[in-house]
Amino acid sequence: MRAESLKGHLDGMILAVVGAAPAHGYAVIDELKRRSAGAFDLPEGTVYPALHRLEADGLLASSWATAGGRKRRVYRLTRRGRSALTRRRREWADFSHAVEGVLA
Amino acid sequence: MRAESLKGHLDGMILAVVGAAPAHGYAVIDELKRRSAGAFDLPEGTVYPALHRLEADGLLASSWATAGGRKRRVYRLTRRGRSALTRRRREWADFSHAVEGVLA
DNA sequence: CCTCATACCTCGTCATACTAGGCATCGGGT
DNA sequence: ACCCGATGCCTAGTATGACGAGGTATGAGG
Repeated sequence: MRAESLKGHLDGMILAVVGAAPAHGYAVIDELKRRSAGAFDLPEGTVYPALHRLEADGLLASSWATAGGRKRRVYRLTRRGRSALTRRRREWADFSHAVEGVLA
Repeated sequence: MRAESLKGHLDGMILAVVGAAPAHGYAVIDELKRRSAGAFDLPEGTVYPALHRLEADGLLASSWATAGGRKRRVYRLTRRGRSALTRRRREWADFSHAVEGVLA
């Protein structure tokens, strides 16, 4: 998978994953990989900064939890994140439709 | 249209446009706009560097032509460009399928 | 003439994915 | 007892690519 292809689309996908169920960073990475059938096997250096960015933008909120002696930062969607997700899905639909119109 | 969304996808679209018929820069911009129903109305500062990049990579070749007293650089696909286009279309199909799997 | 559309170009900026490192805990294998 | 892999978090720096802003030149129309 070309690295640049992802640009601008990762945030929406993270919102979709966290929107389905609150999750911590590692779980987000796993879920992105699972939902994409292995296509998106992203390094932590990609996902963690994106999570921080989304939280800074007020689209995600986080809290610490402990599971099996390990600390996890669990993210959930904020109300603004929910509407951002809706907008992102629509933008993806428009974008992919436009690309297909050109590539066809 | 979010600027970053385009990243990594523009090259394939330019190859598709030029692959349909040789074209000069302005015509590529017009055709991208037309095929995308106005979604991709790209500035010259985006398209010209992309054309140069593709030519430097050997995927496009150019020659000067004159039409109505104006000089145009007309691009055509090279053989390598043709196979790159095929590859890019497949990559787009894989990518969009993966994104839809995540967003759904 | 003067402006607009056509037609080309380049330089600097910005956003963002990734590389490469760092830290800590836990379980399993030797 | 010890090491290592997986889990789990983090950050600083790099590379890439789309874009904004600026430049040049020609031809047509008012």
